[in-house]
Amino acid sequence: MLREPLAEGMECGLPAALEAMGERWSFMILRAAFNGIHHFEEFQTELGIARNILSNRLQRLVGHGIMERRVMECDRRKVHYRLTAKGIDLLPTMVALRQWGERWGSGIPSTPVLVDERDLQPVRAIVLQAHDGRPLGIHDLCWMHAHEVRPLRDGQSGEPAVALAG
Amino acid sequence: MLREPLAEGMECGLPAALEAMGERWSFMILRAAFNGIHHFEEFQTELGIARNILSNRLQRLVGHGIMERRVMECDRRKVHYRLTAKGIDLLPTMVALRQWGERWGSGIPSTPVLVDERDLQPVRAIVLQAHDGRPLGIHDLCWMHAHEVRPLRDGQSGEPAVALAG
DNA sequence: TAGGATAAGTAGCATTTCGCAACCTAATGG
DNA sequence: CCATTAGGTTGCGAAATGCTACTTATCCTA
Repeated sequence: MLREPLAEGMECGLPAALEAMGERWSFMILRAAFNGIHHFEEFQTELGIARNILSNRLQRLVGHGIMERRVMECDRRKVHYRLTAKGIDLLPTMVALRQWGERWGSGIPSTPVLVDERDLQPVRAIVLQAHDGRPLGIHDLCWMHAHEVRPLRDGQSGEPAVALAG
Repeated sequence: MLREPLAEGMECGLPAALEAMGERWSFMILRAAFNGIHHFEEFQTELGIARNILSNRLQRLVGHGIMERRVMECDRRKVHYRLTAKGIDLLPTMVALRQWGERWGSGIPSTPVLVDERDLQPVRAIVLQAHDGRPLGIHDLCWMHAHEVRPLRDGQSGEPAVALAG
Protein backbone atom coordinates (compact mmCIF):
# COMPACT_ATOMS: atom_id res chain seq x y z
CA MET A 1 0.00 0.00 0.00
CA LEU A 2 1.55 3.21 -1.19
CA ARG A 3 1.47 6.03 1.29
CA GLU A 4 2.01 9.69 0.80
CA PRO A 5 5.47 10.80 1.84
CA LEU A 6 5.04 12.82 5.00
CA ALA A 7 8.58 13.52 6.08
CA GLU A 8 9.10 17.22 6.18
CA GLY A 9 10.35 17.24 2.57
CA MET A 10 7.04 18.77 1.51
CA GLU A 11 6.74 16.68 -1.65
CA CYS A 12 3.08 17.55 -1.63
CA GLY A 13 1.44 20.86 -2.36
CA LEU A 14 -0.06 21.27 1.09
CA PRO A 15 2.99 22.70 2.85
CA ALA A 16 3.49 25.04 -0.07
CA ALA A 17 -0.09 26.23 0.22
CA LEU A 18 0.23 26.69 3.97
CA GLU A 19 3.44 28.62 3.50
CA ALA A 20 1.44 31.16 1.52
CA MET A 21 -1.94 31.00 3.27
CA GLY A 22 -1.32 29.39 6.63
CA GLU A 23 -1.04 32.50 8.76
CA ARG A 24 -3.61 33.86 11.07
CA TRP A 25 -5.42 36.43 8.96
CA SER A 26 -4.65 35.29 5.45
CA PHE A 27 -7.96 33.61 4.69
CA MET A 28 -9.97 36.40 6.24
CA ILE A 29 -8.16 38.94 4.10
CA LEU A 30 -8.79 36.75 1.10
CA ARG A 31 -12.47 36.58 1.91
CA ALA A 32 -12.64 40.34 2.20
CA ALA A 33 -10.88 40.65 -1.15
CA PHE A 34 -13.41 38.31 -2.73
CA ASN A 35 -16.09 40.59 -1.34
CA GLY A 36 -14.80 43.65 -3.08
CA ILE A 37 -12.52 45.10 -0.42
CA HIS A 38 -9.58 46.81 -2.08
CA HIS A 39 -8.03 49.33 0.31
CA PHE A 40 -5.91 49.13 3.42
CA GLU A 41 -8.30 51.10 5.59
CA GLU A 42 -11.23 49.01 4.41
CA PHE A 43 -9.50 45.77 5.32
CA GLN A 44 -8.49 47.25 8.63
CA THR A 45 -11.89 48.47 9.73
CA GLU A 46 -13.88 45.57 8.25
CA LEU A 47 -11.70 42.88 9.76
CA GLY A 48 -10.61 44.66 12.92
CA ILE A 49 -7.05 43.53 12.35
CA ALA A 50 -4.04 45.41 13.74
CA ARG A 51 -2.48 47.76 11.21
CA ASN A 52 1.03 46.34 11.37
CA ILE A 53 -0.24 42.79 10.99
CA LEU A 54 -2.43 43.80 8.07
CA SER A 55 0.51 45.53 6.46
CA ASN A 56 2.63 42.44 6.90
CA ARG A 57 -0.06 40.08 5.61
CA LEU A 58 -0.75 42.17 2.52
CA GLN A 59 2.96 42.29 1.77
CA ARG A 60 3.15 38.53 2.14
CA LEU A 61 0.14 37.93 -0.09
CA VAL A 62 1.59 40.25 -2.69
CA GLY A 63 4.96 38.54 -2.32
CA HIS A 64 3.34 35.18 -3.00
CA GLY A 65 1.55 36.50 -6.06
CA ILE A 66 -1.88 36.10 -4.50
CA MET A 67 -2.67 39.80 -4.49
CA GLU A 68 -1.50 42.73 -6.52
CA ARG A 69 -0.65 46.17 -5.19
CA ARG A 70 -1.23 49.17 -7.40
CA VAL A 71 -1.06 52.84 -6.50
CA MET A 72 -4.12 54.53 -7.92
CA GLU A 73 -3.77 57.10 -10.64
CA CYS A 74 -6.67 59.27 -9.64
CA ASP A 75 -5.46 59.63 -6.05
CA ARG A 76 -1.91 58.64 -5.33
CA ARG A 77 -2.52 58.34 -1.64
CA LYS A 78 -4.68 55.34 -2.31
CA VAL A 79 -3.38 51.87 -2.95
CA HIS A 80 -5.53 49.33 -4.73
CA TYR A 81 -5.18 45.70 -3.68
CA ARG A 82 -6.72 43.10 -5.93
CA LEU A 83 -6.65 39.34 -6.28
CA THR A 84 -4.49 37.86 -9.00
CA ALA A 85 -5.49 34.76 -10.96
CA LYS A 86 -3.57 32.76 -8.38
CA GLY A 87 -5.58 34.36 -5.61
CA ILE A 88 -8.89 33.90 -7.39
CA ASP A 89 -7.98 30.26 -7.83
CA LEU A 90 -8.29 29.88 -4.07
CA LEU A 91 -12.04 30.36 -4.31
CA PRO A 92 -12.94 26.66 -4.25
CA THR A 93 -10.65 26.08 -1.30
CA MET A 94 -12.13 28.99 0.60
CA VAL A 95 -15.69 27.97 -0.14
CA ALA A 96 -14.91 24.40 0.89
CA LEU A 97 -13.49 25.59 4.18
CA ARG A 98 -16.43 27.87 4.74
CA GLN A 99 -18.97 25.18 3.93
CA TRP A 100 -17.28 22.85 6.37
CA GLY A 101 -17.42 25.54 9.03
CA GLU A 102 -21.11 25.99 8.37
CA ARG A 103 -21.93 22.31 8.37
CA TRP A 104 -20.14 21.61 11.64
CA GLY A 105 -20.16 24.99 13.30
CA SER A 106 -22.68 26.12 15.84
CA GLY A 107 -25.62 25.78 13.52
CA ILE A 108 -25.26 29.10 11.78
CA PRO A 109 -28.05 29.45 9.22
CA SER A 110 -25.59 31.25 6.96
CA THR A 111 -27.26 34.26 5.43
CA PRO A 112 -26.53 35.37 2.85
CA VAL A 113 -25.79 32.25 0.83
CA LEU A 114 -23.59 32.05 -2.22
CA VAL A 115 -25.73 31.40 -5.28
CA ASP A 116 -25.23 30.80 -8.95
CA GLU A 117 -26.11 34.07 -10.67
CA ARG A 118 -27.70 32.24 -13.57
CA ASP A 119 -30.49 30.50 -11.72
CA LEU A 120 -30.15 31.94 -8.24
CA GLN A 121 -29.70 28.53 -6.67
CA PRO A 122 -27.12 27.91 -3.96
CA VAL A 123 -23.85 26.48 -5.16
CA ARG A 124 -23.33 22.79 -4.64
CA ALA A 125 -21.40 21.52 -1.66
CA ILE A 126 -17.81 21.04 -2.69
CA VAL A 127 -16.90 17.38 -2.94
CA LEU A 128 -14.07 15.24 -4.13
CA GLN A 129 -14.87 13.71 -7.49
CA ALA A 130 -13.50 11.06 -9.78
CA HIS A 131 -12.38 12.05 -13.25
CA ASP A 132 -15.88 11.30 -14.50
CA GLY A 133 -17.64 13.25 -11.79
CA ARG A 134 -18.59 10.47 -9.39
CA PRO A 135 -18.35 11.73 -5.82
CA LEU A 136 -15.52 10.04 -3.92
CA GLY A 137 -15.31 9.27 -0.23
CA ILE A 138 -12.23 8.60 1.77
CA HIS A 139 -12.45 4.85 1.13
CA ASP A 140 -12.52 5.25 -2.62
CA LEU A 141 -8.99 6.59 -2.75
CA CYS A 142 -5.47 5.38 -3.02
CA TRP A 143 -2.08 6.75 -4.02
CA MET A 144 -0.25 5.99 -7.24
CA HIS A 145 3.05 7.04 -8.66
CA ALA A 146 2.37 9.64 -11.32
CA HIS A 147 4.25 7.71 -13.99
CA GLU A 148 2.12 4.65 -13.37
CA VAL A 149 -1.17 6.38 -14.08
CA ARG A 150 -2.51 5.15 -17.38
CA PRO A 151 -3.82 8.05 -19.47
CA LEU A 152 -7.44 7.90 -20.57
CA ARG A 153 -8.55 7.87 -24.17
CA ASP A 154 -10.43 10.97 -25.35
CA GLY A 155 -14.06 11.17 -24.48
CA GLN A 156 -13.81 8.56 -21.80
CA SER A 157 -14.24 11.14 -19.12
CA GLY A 158 -17.58 12.68 -18.30
CA GLU A 159 -16.27 16.21 -18.01
CA PRO A 160 -14.19 18.56 -20.12
CA ALA A 161 -10.87 17.29 -18.84
CA VAL A 162 -10.02 19.47 -15.89
CA ALA A 163 -6.59 17.92 -15.88
CA LEU A 164 -4.65 16.51 -12.99
CA ALA A 165 -5.35 16.76 -9.37
CA GLY A 166 -3.33 15.22 -6.67
CA MET B 1 -25.80 44.43 -4.75
CA LEU B 2 -25.80 42.25 -1.68
CA ARG B 3 -22.46 41.74 -0.04
CA GLU B 4 -21.36 39.23 2.52
CA PRO B 5 -21.24 40.70 6.02
CA LEU B 6 -17.59 40.97 6.93
CA ALA B 7 -17.63 42.75 10.25
CA GLU B 8 -16.04 40.57 12.84
CA GLY B 9 -19.39 39.06 13.80
CA MET B 10 -18.38 35.90 11.97
CA GLU B 11 -21.78 35.31 10.41
CA CYS B 12 -20.08 33.05 7.94
CA GLY B 13 -18.58 29.65 8.49
CA LEU B 14 -15.06 30.70 7.60
CA PRO B 15 -14.05 32.14 10.97
CA ALA B 16 -15.56 29.10 12.65
CA ALA B 17 -13.49 26.84 10.43
CA LEU B 18 -10.34 28.85 11.08
CA GLU B 19 -10.99 28.76 14.79
CA ALA B 20 -10.70 24.98 14.57
CA MET B 21 -8.16 24.56 11.79
CA GLY B 22 -6.39 27.88 11.43
CA GLU B 23 -3.33 27.14 13.49
CA ARG B 24 0.09 26.42 12.24
CA TRP B 25 0.22 22.63 12.25
CA SER B 26 -3.44 21.68 12.14
CA PHE B 27 -3.65 20.85 8.45
CA MET B 28 -0.37 18.96 8.49
CA ILE B 29 -1.60 16.83 11.38
CA LEU B 30 -4.83 16.27 9.49
CA ARG B 31 -2.91 15.17 6.44
CA ALA B 32 -0.90 12.73 8.51
CA ALA B 33 -4.12 11.39 10.02
CA PHE B 34 -5.57 10.88 6.54
CA ASN B 35 -2.43 8.92 5.75
CA GLY B 36 -2.90 6.44 8.52
CA ILE B 37 -0.90 8.05 11.32
CA HIS B 38 -2.51 7.29 14.65
CA HIS B 39 0.03 7.69 17.44
CA PHE B 40 1.69 10.60 19.14
CA GLU B 41 5.23 9.47 18.43
CA GLU B 42 4.38 8.82 14.79
CA PHE B 43 3.01 12.31 14.33
CA GLN B 44 6.01 13.72 16.11
CA THR B 45 8.69 12.00 14.08
CA GLU B 46 6.86 12.14 10.73
CA LEU B 47 6.06 15.83 10.96
CA GLY B 48 9.06 16.99 12.95
CA ILE B 49 6.79 19.04 15.19
CA ALA B 50 7.69 19.96 18.76
CA ARG B 51 6.17 17.63 21.33
CA ASN B 52 4.41 20.29 23.35
CA ILE B 53 2.90 21.87 20.25
CA LEU B 54 1.78 18.50 18.98
CA SER B 55 0.21 17.76 22.34
CA ASN B 56 -1.60 21.06 22.28
CA ARG B 57 -2.78 20.67 18.66
CA LEU B 58 -4.08 17.16 19.23
CA GLN B 59 -5.97 18.34 22.30
CA ARG B 60 -7.46 21.17 20.27
CA LEU B 61 -8.46 18.90 17.41
CA VAL B 62 -10.04 16.49 19.86
CA GLY B 63 -11.72 19.40 21.60
CA HIS B 64 -13.23 20.53 18.33
CA GLY B 65 -14.46 17.05 17.54
CA ILE B 66 -12.15 16.64 14.58
CA MET B 67 -10.17 13.79 16.09
CA GLU B 68 -10.90 11.19 18.69
CA ARG B 69 -8.56 10.03 21.43
CA ARG B 70 -8.76 6.46 22.64
CA VAL B 71 -6.43 4.61 24.97
CA MET B 72 -5.71 1.23 23.45
CA GLU B 73 -6.87 -1.92 25.15
CA CYS B 74 -3.98 -4.11 24.16
CA ASP B 75 -1.36 -1.72 25.49
CA ARG B 76 -2.58 1.00 27.76
CA ARG B 77 0.50 3.11 27.22
CA LYS B 78 -0.60 3.69 23.67
CA VAL B 79 -3.16 6.24 22.59
CA HIS B 80 -4.98 5.93 19.31
CA TYR B 81 -5.91 9.14 17.52
CA ARG B 82 -8.38 8.88 14.68
CA LEU B 83 -10.40 11.22 12.54
CA THR B 84 -14.07 11.63 13.35
CA ALA B 85 -16.72 12.13 10.67
CA LYS B 86 -16.24 15.85 11.14
CA GLY B 87 -12.52 15.46 10.52
CA ILE B 88 -13.00 13.21 7.51
CA ASP B 89 -15.35 15.82 6.11
CA LEU B 90 -12.35 18.13 5.77
CA LEU B 91 -10.99 15.94 2.99
CA PRO B 92 -12.32 18.06 0.10
CA THR B 93 -10.99 21.21 1.72
CA MET B 94 -7.58 19.69 2.26
CA VAL B 95 -7.37 18.30 -1.24
CA ALA B 96 -8.46 21.66 -2.65
CA LEU B 97 -5.75 23.42 -0.70
CA ARG B 98 -3.20 20.88 -1.75
CA GLN B 99 -4.18 21.03 -5.41
CA TRP B 100 -3.87 24.80 -5.30
CA GLY B 101 -0.41 24.47 -3.78
CA GLU B 102 0.58 22.08 -6.53
CA ARG B 103 -0.81 24.18 -9.35
CA TRP B 104 0.89 27.37 -8.20
CA GLY B 105 3.80 26.06 -6.20
CA SER B 106 7.27 25.57 -7.49
CA GLY B 107 6.22 23.17 -10.20
CA ILE B 108 6.23 20.07 -8.07
CA PRO B 109 5.28 17.06 -10.24
CA SER B 110 3.46 15.67 -7.21
CA THR B 111 4.18 11.99 -6.83
CA PRO B 112 2.32 10.11 -5.66
CA VAL B 113 -1.02 11.34 -6.93
CA LEU B 114 -4.38 10.72 -5.35
CA VAL B 115 -6.39 8.39 -7.56
CA ASP B 116 -9.83 6.88 -7.62
CA GLU B 117 -9.41 3.28 -6.49
CA ARG B 118 -12.05 2.10 -8.93
CA ASP B 119 -10.34 3.06 -12.16
CA LEU B 120 -6.97 4.27 -10.93
CA GLN B 121 -7.42 7.69 -12.50
CA PRO B 122 -6.42 10.87 -10.69
CA VAL B 123 -9.21 12.62 -8.90
CA ARG B 124 -10.68 15.65 -10.59
CA ALA B 125 -9.53 19.13 -9.69
CA ILE B 126 -11.86 20.50 -7.06
CA VAL B 127 -14.08 23.24 -8.46
CA LEU B 128 -17.03 25.27 -7.45
CA GLN B 129 -20.19 23.98 -9.09
CA ALA B 130 -23.76 25.07 -9.58
CA HIS B 131 -26.52 22.87 -8.20
CA ASP B 132 -26.61 21.04 -11.53
CA GLY B 133 -22.88 20.51 -11.75
CA ARG B 134 -21.89 23.34 -14.06
CA PRO B 135 -18.48 24.69 -13.00
CA LEU B 136 -18.73 28.22 -11.64
CA GLY B 137 -16.16 30.98 -11.80
CA ILE B 138 -15.95 34.01 -9.62
CA HIS B 139 -18.11 36.05 -12.00
CA ASP B 140 -20.96 33.58 -11.94
CA LEU B 141 -21.71 34.22 -8.30
CA CYS B 142 -23.76 36.49 -6.15
CA TRP B 143 -25.17 36.54 -2.64
CA MET B 144 -28.77 36.02 -1.69
CA HIS B 145 -30.64 36.00 1.58
CA ALA B 146 -31.37 32.39 2.44
CA HIS B 147 -35.08 33.00 2.77
CA GLU B 148 -35.23 34.44 -0.72
CA VAL B 149 -33.83 31.36 -2.42
CA ARG B 150 -36.59 29.64 -4.32
CA PRO B 151 -36.51 25.87 -3.78
CA LEU B 152 -36.17 23.67 -6.85
CA ARG B 153 -38.72 21.08 -7.88
CA ASP B 154 -37.56 17.46 -7.60
CA GLY B 155 -35.41 16.13 -10.40
CA GLN B 156 -34.55 19.56 -11.64
CA SER B 157 -31.01 19.21 -10.37
CA GLY B 158 -28.41 17.11 -12.13
CA GLU B 159 -27.05 15.55 -8.97
CA PRO B 160 -28.44 13.74 -5.94
CA ALA B 161 -29.20 16.89 -3.99
CA VAL B 162 -26.07 17.53 -1.95
CA ALA B 163 -28.01 20.18 -0.10
CA LEU B 164 -27.02 23.66 0.75
CA ALA B 165 -23.71 25.32 0.42
CA GLY B 166 -22.98 28.86 1.10
C1' DT C 1 -0.08 78.52 -0.80
C1' DA C 2 -0.83 77.46 3.93
C1' DG C 3 -3.50 74.22 6.77
C1' DG C 4 -6.25 70.53 7.60
C1' DA C 5 -7.81 66.01 6.34
C1' DT C 6 -7.01 61.44 4.47
C1' DA C 7 -4.59 56.98 3.09
C1' DA C 8 -1.18 53.96 4.02
C1' DG C 9 1.78 52.60 6.41
C1' DT C 10 5.86 52.31 10.52
C1' DA C 11 7.62 52.10 15.47
C1' DG C 12 7.52 50.83 20.29
C1' DC C 13 6.09 47.91 23.62
C1' DA C 14 3.28 44.28 26.09
C1' DT C 15 1.24 39.74 25.47
C1' DT C 16 0.85 35.29 23.39
C1' DT C 17 2.43 31.50 20.84
C1' DC C 18 6.28 28.51 19.03
C1' DG C 19 10.03 25.62 19.32
C1' DC C 20 13.70 23.13 21.57
C1' DA C 21 15.46 20.28 25.08
C1' DA C 22 15.10 18.12 29.29
C1' DC C 23 12.30 15.94 32.51
C1' DC C 24 8.29 13.09 34.28
C1' DT C 25 4.87 9.23 34.75
C1' DA C 26 2.48 5.18 33.79
C1' DA C 27 2.51 0.74 31.58
C1' DT C 28 5.01 -3.05 29.64
C1' DG C 29 8.43 -6.84 29.22
C1' DG C 30 12.18 -9.60 30.65
C1' DC D 1 12.84 -5.03 39.92
C1' DC D 2 14.89 -2.73 36.40
C1' DA D 3 15.18 -1.09 31.61
C1' DT D 4 12.29 0.45 27.89
C1' DT D 5 8.54 2.58 25.61
C1' DA D 6 4.58 5.82 24.87
C1' DG D 7 2.78 9.97 25.78
C1' DG D 8 3.07 13.58 27.58
C1' DT D 9 4.65 18.24 30.78
C1' DT D 10 7.88 22.05 32.13
C1' DG D 11 11.09 25.87 31.58
C1' DC D 12 12.96 29.12 28.89
C1' DG D 13 14.45 31.90 24.83
C1' DA D 14 12.75 33.33 20.18
C1' DA D 15 9.24 34.69 17.21
C1' DA D 16 4.61 36.24 16.06
C1' DT D 17 0.63 39.02 17.41
C1' DG D 18 -1.94 43.05 18.87
C1' DC D 19 -2.58 47.79 20.61
C1' DT D 20 -1.60 52.56 20.37
C1' DA D 21 0.76 56.35 18.79
C1' DC D 22 3.52 58.43 15.32
C1' DT D 23 5.05 59.42 10.34
C1' DT D 24 4.88 60.37 5.51
C1' DA D 25 2.86 61.56 1.22
C1' DT D 26 -0.95 63.28 -1.07
C1' DC D 27 -5.08 65.72 -1.71
C1' DC D 28 -8.60 69.49 -0.90
C1' DT D 29 -10.09 73.90 0.42
C1' DA D 30 -9.81 78.61 1.77
